[in-house]
Amino acid sequence: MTDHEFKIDELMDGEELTDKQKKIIISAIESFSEKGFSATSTSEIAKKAGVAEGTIFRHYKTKKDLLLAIVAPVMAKFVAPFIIKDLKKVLDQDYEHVEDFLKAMLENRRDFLIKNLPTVKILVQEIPFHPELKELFKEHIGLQIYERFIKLVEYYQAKGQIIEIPAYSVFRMVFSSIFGYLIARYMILPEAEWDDEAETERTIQFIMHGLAGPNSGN
Amino acid sequence: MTDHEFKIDELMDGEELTDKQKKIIISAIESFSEKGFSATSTSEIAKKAGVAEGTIFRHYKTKKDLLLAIVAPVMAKFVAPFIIKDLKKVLDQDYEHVEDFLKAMLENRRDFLIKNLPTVKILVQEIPFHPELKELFKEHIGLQIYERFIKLVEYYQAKGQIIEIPAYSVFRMVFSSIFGYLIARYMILPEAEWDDEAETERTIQFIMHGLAGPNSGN
Amino acid sequence: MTDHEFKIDELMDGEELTDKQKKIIISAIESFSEKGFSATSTSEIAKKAGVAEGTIFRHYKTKKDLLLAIVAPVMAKFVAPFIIKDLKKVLDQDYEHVEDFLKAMLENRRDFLIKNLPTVKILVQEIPFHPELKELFKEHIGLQIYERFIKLVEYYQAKGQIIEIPAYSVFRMVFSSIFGYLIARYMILPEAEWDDEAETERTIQFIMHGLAGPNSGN
Amino acid sequence: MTDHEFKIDELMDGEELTDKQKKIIISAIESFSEKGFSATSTSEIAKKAGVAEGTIFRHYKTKKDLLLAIVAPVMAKFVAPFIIKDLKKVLDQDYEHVEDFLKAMLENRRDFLIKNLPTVKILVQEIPFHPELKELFKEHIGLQIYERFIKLVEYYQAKGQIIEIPAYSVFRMVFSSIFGYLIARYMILPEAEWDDEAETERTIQFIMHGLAGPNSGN
DNA sequence: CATGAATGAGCATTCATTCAT
DNA sequence: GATGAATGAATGCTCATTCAT
Repeated sequence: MTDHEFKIDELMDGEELTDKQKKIIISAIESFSEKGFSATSTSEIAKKAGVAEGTIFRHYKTKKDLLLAIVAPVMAKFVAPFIIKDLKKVLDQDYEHVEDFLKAMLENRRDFLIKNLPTVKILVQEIPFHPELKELFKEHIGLQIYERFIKLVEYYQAKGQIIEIPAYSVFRMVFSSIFGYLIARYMILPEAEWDDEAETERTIQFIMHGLAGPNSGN
Repeated sequence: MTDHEFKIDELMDGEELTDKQKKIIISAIESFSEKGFSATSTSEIAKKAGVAEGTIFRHYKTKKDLLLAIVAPVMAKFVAPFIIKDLKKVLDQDYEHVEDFLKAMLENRRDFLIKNLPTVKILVQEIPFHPELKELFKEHIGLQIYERFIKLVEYYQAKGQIIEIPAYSVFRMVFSSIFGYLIARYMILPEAEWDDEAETERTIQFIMHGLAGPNSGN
Repeated sequence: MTDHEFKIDELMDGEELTDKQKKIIISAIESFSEKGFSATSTSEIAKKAGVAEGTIFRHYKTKKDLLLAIVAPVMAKFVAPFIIKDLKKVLDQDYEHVEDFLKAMLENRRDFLIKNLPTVKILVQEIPFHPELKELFKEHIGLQIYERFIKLVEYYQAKGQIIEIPAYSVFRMVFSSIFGYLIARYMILPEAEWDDEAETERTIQFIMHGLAGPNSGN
Repeated sequence: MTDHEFKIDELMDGEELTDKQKKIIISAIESFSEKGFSATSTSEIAKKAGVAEGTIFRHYKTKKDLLLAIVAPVMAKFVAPFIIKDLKKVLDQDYEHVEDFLKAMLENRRDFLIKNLPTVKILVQEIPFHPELKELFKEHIGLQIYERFIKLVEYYQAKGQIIEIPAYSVFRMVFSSIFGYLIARYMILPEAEWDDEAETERTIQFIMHGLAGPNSGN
């Protein structure tokens, strides 16, 4: 529990959260990710959080507001580093090879995902059913990340490191591979034994060769 | 609506379905895939299907039974071709190169997915919340497909067409790429303009080079 | 089951019962007596009887009709012997002492009760909730038995064997004692060990002395 | 209605009952005793009580819980006086003759029964169908009363006031007679004219002579 | 800020009954 | 005579939300 709390504060850095509010968020995350948003009742959350039912609605006007309060900051935090640090680093030649960039990105975002696994699970699950979420997602990932990523791809294509195919295809393939790994690793078979270092390396290599095209041997 | 009916019969070939039963299934698929299983009420399904609410429960003891009745056959049908046709073809040298096999697989299953998109969407959405579904999935995909696929990978590895990494990594990468494509294409951005032929080709090439390793140029 | 059937025929001697009808009656008696009339569903009876739900309603227009069809004949049969045989015997001096009459009555009706225990249980349970049943009961027991019994009491009072108190008080006491015994014996503690002969004798003696009044020692 | 409320508080002295809760209990008692537990719907109770249906379930998790909340305290209250007062009085020679004890007991408990008639009716009706009720009954009546009563019987047998038959037979006969009277008086024919004093006296005399045996004349 | 009683609409499910076959 | 699919009202119960305290 104490383990969670710091994450909460870290994530919701804007507002001041009362003790009860934190407990509500933690309980909601747990229940939403285990049973899904609409299969979770507010009374269940209240019970788990040890607060009265009314308390939830004092802080979040509706159940959906609670969902958004949980899921929105995770999106913001997820994209933040892309915007600020990484892109700059690439353009500053910090990552001469795609490979270095990919490795950095994968490792960086993996830590974030692991820390916020249940919340991300909720996000992924609920996006299809809530237009507001879709909108938020498009804003954050769609624009912030996609546009920047496209530029990077073109940058590396110019350097001859990436095959000449549409940048959006590259985007899709890279994300499929990375998220395919992370989903398999942390959502589908989290209980299996994984050699994370080797798998990460293989995934990067797969993407690298896949993107290098026929002349990847050189 | 008539458009749907043939699919229903095709999918549930075992049982005899009454007219009302078919309508129930069609309505349930529509609602489940649009709003999610637990956000869909049986009364809503009944209304959409034009039947009395009691009629649903005459045929499906519980709402969950209805879900299973929809989702189970789709899994069975999905794996069927892998088991019978494709594997045989490969071993009979019908597909000399991995590429041919991949292309065949992707095209073959894509048709199925397109036809059963809403049902597959339901399956994907609900699997995390229903142990019975997880079990079914493991049985069908986990065993039927995984085991066969692993053999194929080893076969092509022996022929030197695939890099020497664990077969399960290959499995993961191939499926990530393929499903990443299909999900992006049909679930995330179905309304965008897609050059399917080109995208398919690129995806295959991406996988091919990714798996061929550094010597893919030869 | 064959064990039941003869009882059924015996009880419903008026009508011809089809095979299915018998099964319905047997199943209904079982369920009604175990769970009560309104806690028993017609579908449950149908399932237990191995017939279709509709079949019940072909023979009995409503669920209540089924109840009456079960319970009415048991009342008729219960009072029958009083009317015909016993009263005559008493008046013909077959039972010189109240004691003999009581013993005969208790034994005679006990056999009937044991045979029809579940049905009697249903009757006792449901009487308070169904005016029709109350009416039937008044007709049969209230008139047929009560009136005859009163005459007997007066007869024995004239002979000095019974204390001079209102005959209806005698009626109540005798029936309380007898049914108190039968209810304790067969409904409240059927699984206890009972020395039936001794208990019957004690009950009779209790009634005898109770009714004889202070001069019972003579 | 105000007439009821004091009884409610008196009966459920343990808990604090909200106003609505009292109304629910009162309505439930009325309906349960009139139509039986399973023929009474919660919506009916709610309507009669003038509360929302949900309110019932806030206070009583299930309909059965409501039944138990009504019926359990009546059992506890019913046996209480036996345990504390009467037994002590008898052993303290307050009742030198069985007759005095019987009279005291009958009068004392009759008042209670009259006050709680509908609740007792519910108890009697529902006991056969609810194992939990049976258990409660055994605990309270079976142990608390039976054991104490047996001791009293043996005490009076030693004094020669009661015939030498098994104490449990005495128990059964006494209770049959008393409850036979009360049931006839208040449940079967409540609308008839009763000379309560005379009937009570006759019943006591009946029991007295019945238990005194052949030498009751002395 | 927090409570928890109260709500009434809505839920999945069951019900007795009907009727075409 | 028997079936069982179909019904729609009713059931016990849960829901998100409100509000007086």
